[in-house]
Amino acid sequence: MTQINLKDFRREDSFGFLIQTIARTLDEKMKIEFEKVGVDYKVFANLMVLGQQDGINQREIGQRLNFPEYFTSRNVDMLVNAGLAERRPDPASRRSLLVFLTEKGRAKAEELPSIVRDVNKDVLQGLTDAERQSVVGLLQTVAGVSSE
Amino acid sequence: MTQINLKDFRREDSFGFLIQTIARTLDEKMKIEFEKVGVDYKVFANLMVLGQQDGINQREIGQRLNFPEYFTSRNVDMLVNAGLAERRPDPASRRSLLVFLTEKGRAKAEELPSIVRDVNKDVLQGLTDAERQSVVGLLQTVAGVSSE
DNA sequence: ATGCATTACATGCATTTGCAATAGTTGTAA
DNA sequence: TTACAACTATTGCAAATGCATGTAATGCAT
Repeated sequence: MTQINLKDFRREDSFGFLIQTIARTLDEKMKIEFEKVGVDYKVFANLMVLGQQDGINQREIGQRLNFPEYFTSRNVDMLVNAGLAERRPDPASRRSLLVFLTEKGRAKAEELPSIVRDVNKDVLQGLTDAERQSVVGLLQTVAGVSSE
Repeated sequence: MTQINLKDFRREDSFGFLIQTIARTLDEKMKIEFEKVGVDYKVFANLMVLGQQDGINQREIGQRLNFPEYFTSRNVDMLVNAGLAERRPDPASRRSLLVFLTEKGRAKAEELPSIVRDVNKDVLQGLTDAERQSVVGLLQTVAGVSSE
């Protein structure tokens, strides 16, 4: 409970400030790149999850991305409206819906990883390869996804 | 331009995914802590900047935080409405306004660094001290604020 | 001094967001 | 079987967001 004097506090040394700043930079770059290929930035994460495995329900999608459910619900709406995905009844339960990619959706999904990789590389260009690996590893620990 | 197969892409290895995930975690924790002391989460950053130096104009505040101007404009509104800050004419230019903290605002601002420090520490609890320094240093480079 | 670009800030408005509430379904325990 | 809790998804609505525009002031070149 030691007090910190405001004058001694440097934003640039604060983990939170750095994360938020970088998050916004990433947002902007991603948005630009995804618009180039006609994919709405808001749904790209959903599209990628479905690209890796579809036929899962919306709650499952949300859990993998740490997104709230109403968000997933609306994102799937967007995917469906864009002709990229479709909802089908779950044979195992009438209360859940399974989401599948359309062919068009699958084709789009295949384009995404390279874009993500390139944006990450761009943002991380100031680091050496070893440093990149290092920072990713440390952030995995912070996010609690490290040695799963 | 090597293609990446979707199946080989792991979200948890993506710098961007990690940043966004951690950013949301930080957001939630910050929000909770700031509400405890009656400070709106949205304006805390502005309050801290002013705590370090007030009598600056709104554009200057925005630049230090990488916030757009309309955002700062509204944030200062909030600070003013909450009795934490006040706008005064800039003697050097009638089109700019200098923002000053009130006494109440200064008192609030003094409370913030400890909270930020504690939340950061909480989020980084899985890392050793050396690792914390390391990740902060690497992120500083990424954010372009390193050796200024 | 005049005209024009730029600066500083504010805001109208459509879109997006998030919370809370709803509807319908399923599991389960009495 | 009935009642009740938990699950899955959706949506109404108020608040927040961001873009584009507006207003006023200033600098600067002609």
